Amino acid sequence: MEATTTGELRHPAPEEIRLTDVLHALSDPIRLDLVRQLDACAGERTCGSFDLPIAKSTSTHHWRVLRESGLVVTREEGTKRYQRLRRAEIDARFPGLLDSVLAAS
Amino acid sequence: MEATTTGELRHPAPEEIRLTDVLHALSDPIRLDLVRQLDACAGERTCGSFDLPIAKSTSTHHWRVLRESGLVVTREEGTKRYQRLRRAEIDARFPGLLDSVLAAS
DNA sequence: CTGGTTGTACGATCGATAGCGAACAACGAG
DNA sequence: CTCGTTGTTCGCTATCGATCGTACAACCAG
Repeated sequence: MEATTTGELRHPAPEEIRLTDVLHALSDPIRLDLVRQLDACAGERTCGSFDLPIAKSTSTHHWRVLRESGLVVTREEGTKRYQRLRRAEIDARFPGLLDSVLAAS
Repeated sequence: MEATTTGELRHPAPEEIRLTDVLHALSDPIRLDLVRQLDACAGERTCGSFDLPIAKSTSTHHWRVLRESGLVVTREEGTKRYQRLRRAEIDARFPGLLDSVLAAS
């Protein structure tokens, strides 16, 4: 229940996703850009496939914020981490929110 | 152009309203609550008509963030300040955003 | 004028957060 | 086994942001 069994990543359950956390995660320009790109590719991408004007360790930080807010799910495979937008869960919990945010240029 | 002629309040023009600023303003529980209440009353309300678990000076801070993000417009009358939600401008600039945020319980 | 109401301004505190580099861990390919 | 790749973790720094209390300014009502 509490033990993160060796490398498990914390993801909030759909009901645990909080609106303020989601809004906060989206309020950073870098993270908003990451979410946009993730949405555009409509699938999974590794952290490294985004080229960002920030250091790797900073990128790790942003992916953690996105993951813990509930916006993104991370799957580990080998040394890589694949990120996927939790479209269905977010849309179910906050209908229209992602659509309007992503539609805004 | 730059001079705040004795007590003028800064409000961004509709085109100047930035998505990240709006999302950041809405990501605080207190401000989100203020926006909800403002929307519910569908008109103007003075700062003092909200009872909040925070000090007056903190309230001033939150209204400034809301105003400078473009979410709210402040009209001065006597010693009071009337706050109004900029529904039309926000809806025009970010269609569906406020609807989805306010619809989320 | 006096007092009450409304809200701002200022200064301070304190936790959160974005950013970096360096070191490390895990893995795949040679 | 040895690299190179991928990404984390660990300090550390600097800034931002929410909060408060006190003092002040503007106005309205008596």
